[in-house]
Amino acid sequence: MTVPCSGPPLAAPTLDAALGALRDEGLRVSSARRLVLAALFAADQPVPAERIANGLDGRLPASDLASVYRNLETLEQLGLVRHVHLGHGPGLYALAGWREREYLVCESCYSLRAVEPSELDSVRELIRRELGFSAAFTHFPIVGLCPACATPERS
Amino acid sequence: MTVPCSGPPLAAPTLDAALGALRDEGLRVSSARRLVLAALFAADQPVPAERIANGLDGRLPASDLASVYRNLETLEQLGLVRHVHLGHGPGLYALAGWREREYLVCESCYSLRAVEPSELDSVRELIRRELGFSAAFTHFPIVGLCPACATPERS
DNA sequence: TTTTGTGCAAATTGTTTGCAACACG
DNA sequence: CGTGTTGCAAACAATTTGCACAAAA
Repeated sequence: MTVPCSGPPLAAPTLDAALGALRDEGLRVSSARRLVLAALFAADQPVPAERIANGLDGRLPASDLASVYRNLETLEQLGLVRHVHLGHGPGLYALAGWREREYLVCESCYSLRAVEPSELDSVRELIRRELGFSAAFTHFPIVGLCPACATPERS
Repeated sequence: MTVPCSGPPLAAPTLDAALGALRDEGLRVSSARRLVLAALFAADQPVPAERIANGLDGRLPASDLASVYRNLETLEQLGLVRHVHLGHGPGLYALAGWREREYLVCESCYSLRAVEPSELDSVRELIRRELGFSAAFTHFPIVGLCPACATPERS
């Protein structure tokens, strides 16, 4: 299943900036760590840990899956990385920019659409007003039907 | 982790009605099938397959987990059952009423709140107008912070 | 009696953990 | 050098599948 990702480009710091952030935190810059970050910078959409471990399907050196998971968690705690859960399947990891993105997933064609949080501000606001609930679509996306799948195709 | 479930009561048919639906579909009414349904009727909130298999922690006869999963799928295709995915952890199964319910999950205290779909109509409408997306919160809930967790407690 | 469904075991998938060897700082 | 990290293996949790046997219709 391919997961095309449209929406605004990622506003993320450079690889060196990320490595610097690691050092600043007293954490070590290991090759495994560098590889995870390199993969995330090279990826143009959220990727499963598995794909990071195999070096983005061979484009980069491979590394150990367990270490990838450990490093993703570390990087996430540092605020450099973020993950979302699409329908089923593995969690997808991406760089965390200064401006977080939120997601819409089509449960029919599995397309993923990333939007600026501001585009959902009015939705969040409405949910808060009507239900008193502070919604966030960063970790779990809004699920539904994309325009294409919602519109019954004419035969 | 306890998952309290507030909101409107389930508007579901009786156990016999469900069994009748099975027969109408040419499916067999086996004891395992009856047990799954009995558990779902006895449950006052969405439950994991595991808990159905162990007879709601002993309140009902136990049954085989694999069969429970198979039956849940069958019943779901029949439209008698529905499942939601909370944060992590197993999927939660519930009877499908005539009127579907939608969910809000607090990612801080894990409380689950079920609301009538109509309560989210305006939200769905807004999302459709602003993003052209037909959202559904039946399978994956709205995640965020409940009023209690969103409000910083005063010390 | 003919399918359909069951129960048990084993395979799968996604993720975590234990631990000895290793390498960054 | 010493502690944070790795890599590998094994443990885990949730769910699925294969298959011989049981039991609805």
